[in-house]
Amino acid sequence: MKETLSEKVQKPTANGQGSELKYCYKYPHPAVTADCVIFGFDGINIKVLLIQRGIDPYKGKWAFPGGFMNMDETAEQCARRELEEETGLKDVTVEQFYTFTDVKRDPRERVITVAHYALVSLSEVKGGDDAEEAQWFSLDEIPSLAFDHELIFRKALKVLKERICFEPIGFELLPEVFKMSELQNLYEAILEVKFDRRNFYNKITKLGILSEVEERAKDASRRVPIMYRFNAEKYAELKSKGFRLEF
Amino acid sequence: MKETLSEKVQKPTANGQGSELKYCYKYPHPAVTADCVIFGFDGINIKVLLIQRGIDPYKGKWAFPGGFMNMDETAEQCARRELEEETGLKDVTVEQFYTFTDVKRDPRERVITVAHYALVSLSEVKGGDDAEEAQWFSLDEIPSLAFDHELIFRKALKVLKERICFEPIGFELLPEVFKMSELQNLYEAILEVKFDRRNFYNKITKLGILSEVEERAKDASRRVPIMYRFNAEKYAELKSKGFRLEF
DNA sequence: ACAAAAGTGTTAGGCCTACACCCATGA
DNA sequence: TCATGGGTGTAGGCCTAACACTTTTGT
Repeated sequence: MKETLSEKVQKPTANGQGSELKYCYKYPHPAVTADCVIFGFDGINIKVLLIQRGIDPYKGKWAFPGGFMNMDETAEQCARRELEEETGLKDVTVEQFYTFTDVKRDPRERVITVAHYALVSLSEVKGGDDAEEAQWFSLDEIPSLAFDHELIFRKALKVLKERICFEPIGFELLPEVFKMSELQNLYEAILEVKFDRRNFYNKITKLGILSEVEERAKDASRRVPIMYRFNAEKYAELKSKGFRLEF
Repeated sequence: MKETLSEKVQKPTANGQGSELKYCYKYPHPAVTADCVIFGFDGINIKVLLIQRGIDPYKGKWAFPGGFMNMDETAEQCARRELEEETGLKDVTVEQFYTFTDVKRDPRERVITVAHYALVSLSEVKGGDDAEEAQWFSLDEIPSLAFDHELIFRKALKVLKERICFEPIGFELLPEVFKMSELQNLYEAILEVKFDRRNFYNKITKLGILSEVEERAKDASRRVPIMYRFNAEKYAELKSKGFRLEF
């Protein structure tokens, strides 16, 4: 309580006189980046989107998309911008999950990173593969990663497992219309468990957040799987009362 | 992938020649702070620790303890240091829960803050009240707060509610030895629900993470409440198998 | 013809919830 | 003596988990 906060800061000055170091502060500031762990799902396995670094440090290594934050954008906006610049993925809803602040996590200078994750349906992505250096990896074939990105990845997986119990985030990984078995595969992949098929079906339908897609009518031979759609309306209703997804 | 990351940064230079703006960068950097939302519990109500700001901006307003990060410390270390400097609380285990990055959240310059929370037993604190400006508030009498600290507070409460379902964090809010009713009050206060006393007792004891403190022996009249202690060993055992605290 | 995917119900056991009485203490 | 806190058990209902067979399609 002896020190006051505002003594420690002062507005930066842009002098720009011959020097490239135009942004000056009374006290040292770290650089801030935003990174994105993008999860996808192909109906069977969870995938993660990585880019291969073209420059040092860690040139040639794989890393999560991300980059330095501008002064007029939030970390989330930065994450989305970098994601689009580096992978061509647009309009992805990313969510912050942890900020990594180890002093030596970047060899160049002090850099802290606000890590985000997002879930995307692989079917939506395949077309817009803008960046040759971007590639999807299954969870069991992830290469060695740059910086502390392995740490970031482990944390992302942990958070994903926890969060899926409170929000039906899994549906963002699926196409709009999907089979029950795909949904089950997804939950099994994320939580690393196996469910009984019939029990899973009962549990999910009892929640009431799925709608059957009526398309098979009477014609098509039975044994064509029933397709479902996530019912956001019913979910909102349920959520307002307070509930838990139990798995 | 068109731009490379390292083009954007360069080591800061300390020129120190007459100017107070000694730390210079090629690109602008935000300032970074760490803030602490400290929860306490007096056996009945949850409390939060605030400090009154002595200087502008927001002079006289209440705020969470926190301050600017040094270049040789992590956000967590910063949070603990500032907490001790401003409130005298030492050796508190803080945990990061969200990073606030709104562009205008600080009127002075661009500042992002890594927000942390901690749970402390009020009985341990009362002695070391180092800072006159620090004060505990019940949740229903929290004053108007500086900066975006009301937002930070709402997020802290939300995260606390979620996290208490995965980790027995509540025990850090209690003295080492406590009554079952205190534990129940705590869970009720955090989750904003009421439990049946007997059902709560059954649920908790079935988890097996409490030990009875054997002190009442045969002598003391019965009807002295049984005291319990958190059994970290059994908890660790349970956790390794994967489990959920269900409330 | 075989394997793989998908649709469909029942049962037993465990867990959750709701609920009431008695005793001791302190005001 | 009255209010408060605290200890204790049971019954009913709901949910969960375990479990098998049949049909269809594609290889």
